[in-house]
Amino acid sequence: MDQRTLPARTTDLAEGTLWPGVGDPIRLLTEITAWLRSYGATSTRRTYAEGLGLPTSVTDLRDWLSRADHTWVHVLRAYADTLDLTAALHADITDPERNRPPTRPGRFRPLHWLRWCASTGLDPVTAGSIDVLTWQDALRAAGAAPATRTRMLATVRTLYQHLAAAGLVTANPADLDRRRLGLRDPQPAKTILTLTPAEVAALLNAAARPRPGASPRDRLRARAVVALFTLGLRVSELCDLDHPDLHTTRGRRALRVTGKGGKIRTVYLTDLAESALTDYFDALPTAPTTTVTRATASGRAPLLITRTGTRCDRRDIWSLLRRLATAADLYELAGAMHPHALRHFYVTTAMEQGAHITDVQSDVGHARVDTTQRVYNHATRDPSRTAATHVGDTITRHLEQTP
DNA sequence: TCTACGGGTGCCAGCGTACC
DNA sequence: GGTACGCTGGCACCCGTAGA
Repeated sequence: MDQRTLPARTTDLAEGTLWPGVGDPIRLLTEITAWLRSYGATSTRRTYAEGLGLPTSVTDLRDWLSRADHTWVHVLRAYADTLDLTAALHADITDPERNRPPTRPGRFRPLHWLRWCASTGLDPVTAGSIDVLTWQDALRAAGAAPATRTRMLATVRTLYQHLAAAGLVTANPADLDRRRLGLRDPQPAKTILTLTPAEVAALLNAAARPRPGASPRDRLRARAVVALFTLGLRVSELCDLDHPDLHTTRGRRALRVTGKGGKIRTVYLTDLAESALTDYFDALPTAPTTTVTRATASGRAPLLITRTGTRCDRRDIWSLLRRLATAADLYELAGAMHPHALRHFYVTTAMEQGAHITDVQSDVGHARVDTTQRVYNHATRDPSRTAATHVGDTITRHLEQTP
């Protein structure tokens, strides 16, 4: 369908600025949908759609659908299906309580590629390299970090590869030398927050102490969470643990942990973690494996559950750690506390205590040993634990022995 | 190097629960 | 019973990491 035959409102989608000037918007959206479908994970499709300025929320999508004529609707529904938004849209319509606008629009949202094209009157199909350069300048001027601009450029470049293969464009305007865009500067090394053994002990003690609003079972769960984090787990690994993951192997209690990329590793329990888990299980009203939860309805029995019996969420864990840091009087840490700090604690403590780096790498599930080394190098380590102290002491002893 | 995914963070509204 | 705290579930974003 030619754009001229569309009702005016169909060219006025998504905040009224998305498609003006686009020669064949239906063809473009169809190809974008096909491109997104080439990715297996919905989260990836959503990330790319968001980066282009397309709707990824129910609110945005409903706005599109409300404006579209029947020709657009089937294209939009195909797009919504691609992002798994259709079911959420129906739930949203039947539940007005969920009909809320986004709480905070993105800082760079008006500068996402398609929105920027619309605001400048540019047809994305005819855009050239100079337009992409201008867009990148606009992003830089708006304060977008190099990593953000790199991500957005990569999204646009990959999209145009597909559009070129589909015959919609003749060349890829985003196939640019990133050095000329200032995108190859190395990231400054960030200091990694790492806890000391004393601070971890303070967290464990704070978890066990009575807190306002926290039941004894809450306290035992909090202690189990901190104890499990001392094994070097990622927060998502901890939340995803199921009861069958807790097992005995080679005479020791261990966890079967599913890490990034679905990689499974065995993590042996320390006495601390085992006792914390045992105390927590003892406090549950029913045997853990028979606890009725939403997750067990799908055949899984989460290791850690909330008061209502559902699986602990990573945001709960993050909030819990900050509360514990405050309760432990670690006020300076509380603002920066996050689950990875305990993972970094594991890496630095293990290596400072003489563990071999490859063993530590295996324990925490790093794919490459240089990742483990990087964590160790960038950690804010406890000065009292540095080997430099031992070297200095040795030299001092020799100096004292020398007349 | 790029892709795919995860982590970290902020905000909101409402309900549940332990404690005083 | 009132209150403070904890939990749930949703929205959004930027940025980092690890596998290929």
